[in-house]
Amino acid sequence: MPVQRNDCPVEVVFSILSGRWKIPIYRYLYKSNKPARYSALLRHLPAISKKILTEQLRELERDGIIERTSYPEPRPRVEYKLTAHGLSMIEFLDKMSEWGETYMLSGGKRY
Amino acid sequence: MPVQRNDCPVEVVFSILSGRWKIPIYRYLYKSNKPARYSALLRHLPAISKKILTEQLRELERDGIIERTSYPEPRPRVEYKLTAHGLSMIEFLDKMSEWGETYMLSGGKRY
DNA sequence: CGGCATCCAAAGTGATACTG
DNA sequence: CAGTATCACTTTGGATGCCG
Repeated sequence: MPVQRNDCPVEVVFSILSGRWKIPIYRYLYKSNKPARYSALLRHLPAISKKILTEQLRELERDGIIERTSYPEPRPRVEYKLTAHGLSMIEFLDKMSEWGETYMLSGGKRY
Repeated sequence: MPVQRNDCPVEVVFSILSGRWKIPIYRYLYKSNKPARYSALLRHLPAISKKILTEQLRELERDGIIERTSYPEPRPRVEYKLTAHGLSMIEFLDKMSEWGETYMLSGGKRY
């Protein structure tokens, strides 16, 4: 039983970001620094399928990390962007990134 | 194909800590602040099986987060503790924890 | 005590094709 | 364009039992 798996804030964060493409999606939205279209994400993440992209976007949206806006124009268009909440994750993500770089440089883990 | 999944330091960190019991194990070792026996971990994580505990410990060991010491005494004994490297993760884990708490308080995610 | 071997269930990911 | 639907595959986690 999961018991109180979600009493731990760290595990909650992990559960929000766990998913093969969550970090790549976050990175893209963060770095482009403006709303990105579904098709742009699809193009930017060459190995992802539409099904998975949609799934991961839906989850990030459900968890309040990104926001989805649909423009039902002649040419349908949907844009995604980080919410303020999502943006605020950058604080610990930066720390993680630093640690990860050091780890990798120090010969941390080889694949 | 994972392509360059591990070019991203953040993803490397996630891969190190992903696993149902990695965080609980880390927490226990961190808070007890001294080597912990296999049986103590088993007792402290009621829902884990021995197979899984061993697996996750082996992975954390392989990734340099914990250290395993075996005392082949009359009564066999094995102890695990965080390495300096493992301990240094606390920096970003603390940040994550803060973020997670705020997230939960603000009604973040309900299960 | 501290495991490992088997076997199995569930979750996650993906390829492909179809749709409003 | 931005999705769904289906089916298949891979990875992960777990139950149980045996062993030095």
